[in-house]
Amino acid sequence: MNNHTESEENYIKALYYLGGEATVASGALANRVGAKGPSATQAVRRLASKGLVEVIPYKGVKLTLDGLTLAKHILRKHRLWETFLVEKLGFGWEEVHSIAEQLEHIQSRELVEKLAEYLDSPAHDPHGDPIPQADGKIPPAVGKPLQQFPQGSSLKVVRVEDAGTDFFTQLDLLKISLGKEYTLKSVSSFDFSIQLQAEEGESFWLSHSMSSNIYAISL
Amino acid sequence: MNNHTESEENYIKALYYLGGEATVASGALANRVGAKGPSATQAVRRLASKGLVEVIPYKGVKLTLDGLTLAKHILRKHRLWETFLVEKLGFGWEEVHSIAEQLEHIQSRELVEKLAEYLDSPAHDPHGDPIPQADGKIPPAVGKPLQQFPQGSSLKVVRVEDAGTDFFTQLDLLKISLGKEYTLKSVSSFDFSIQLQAEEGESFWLSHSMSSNIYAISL
DNA sequence: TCAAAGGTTTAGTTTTACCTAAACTTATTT
DNA sequence: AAATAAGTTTAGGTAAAACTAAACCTTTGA
Repeated sequence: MNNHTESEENYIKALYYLGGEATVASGALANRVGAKGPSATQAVRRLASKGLVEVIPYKGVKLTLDGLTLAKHILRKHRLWETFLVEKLGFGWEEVHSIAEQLEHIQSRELVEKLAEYLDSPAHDPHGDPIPQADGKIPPAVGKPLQQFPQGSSLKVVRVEDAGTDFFTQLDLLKISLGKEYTLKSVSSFDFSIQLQAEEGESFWLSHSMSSNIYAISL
Repeated sequence: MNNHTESEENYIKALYYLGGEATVASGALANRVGAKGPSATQAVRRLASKGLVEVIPYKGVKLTLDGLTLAKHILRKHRLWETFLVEKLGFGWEEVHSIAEQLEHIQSRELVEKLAEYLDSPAHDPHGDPIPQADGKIPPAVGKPLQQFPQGSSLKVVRVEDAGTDFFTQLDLLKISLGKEYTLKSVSSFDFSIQLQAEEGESFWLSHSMSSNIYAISL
């Protein structure tokens, strides 16, 4: 029950990403893993025979409890490795995803726990996403999207959505990173863009699509 | 030319281990990777079609220059990861091999170089084996087997052969580790066992099969 | 409600990577 | 030099994991 291929793990991860414990359509699953429909149907059958998912033909797929546990464990590894890559090796946050996608498949319980310890058992990864713990519990996802803050509020950026390389590049350009504090100066009622002001006086505008991927807490 | 499967990399690694640049019999190769003869024949054909090896049927297989470069790169990754696992995560040297066998297949040039830098560009891994450098050069293998030292000589352990779990367990039991210094008190002319004396006076005997896997330099 | 559209599954093919059994080379021994 | 032993390759089979084309459900729209 403990030996899975990379492909299997990728399907499990995708299932978790798309629906958590809910039912997912095979087309969406195929799409997520970058395969065509029939490949997903077939893969899902293999997973079902290992007791990781339940399938209702023409209806959808759902993770079993075992599948859910596995999904969270893979996510744990992914986010721990991301943390390692950024904190210890000095990678930028846009570069780590594809490497962590490989590292998350390394099989060694002991390695995962030693790595977690080495990183001081973090609850959140470099993007601010919660890292599932060894017991399966998931720390709360912190922050609300910037739009939900009223004008004039003081806030701290605590999380960014993984919205692709271009998004991260833009964040770097604007020198936005986790922990930075801003005052929300104004919100355009025309295009919902947002004006932020940093401590040191510089202020700048963020498009709606940028700001909706940035999460903060109020100070 | 830069995209290889894990299986392919395992065959390349085995070929390098068994013969370096020399010709290797397909049976020995199969044996090393834990497969049967026909699997090796087939695998070797795939490698040949990618220009990584040259085959003479019924005679043997040999790495090409590309194959050799790849082999050294994989070995570099393996030994860097071993170093990481021992130095940073606190693994014992007997535990790291199987985990490094997985990690060595992670594909990211940048990761390898950042890891090397993080470890201070080591020339040797935790067993004292040389780590191939980014340019393909291999640092000298240090030390001679204990038997080659005359009675009465002072020596420092600098390298141990990877001779399996039981060997490492025995080393731990005897508290032998890299960097430790001893005086070679006597050599039995009956069974070639060796008597070592540590600084703090304790002395003990090593069987021939133990001592032939332990390498040292004289002080 | 019934038919077209859209999504899903089946059928059949490909590649990697392993296997066993049989055929074939090479080496050894008498 | 011929026979046998040892090692290698071919032949044919299986499983994972992907694909395309065709058949099959479901849903939706006229």
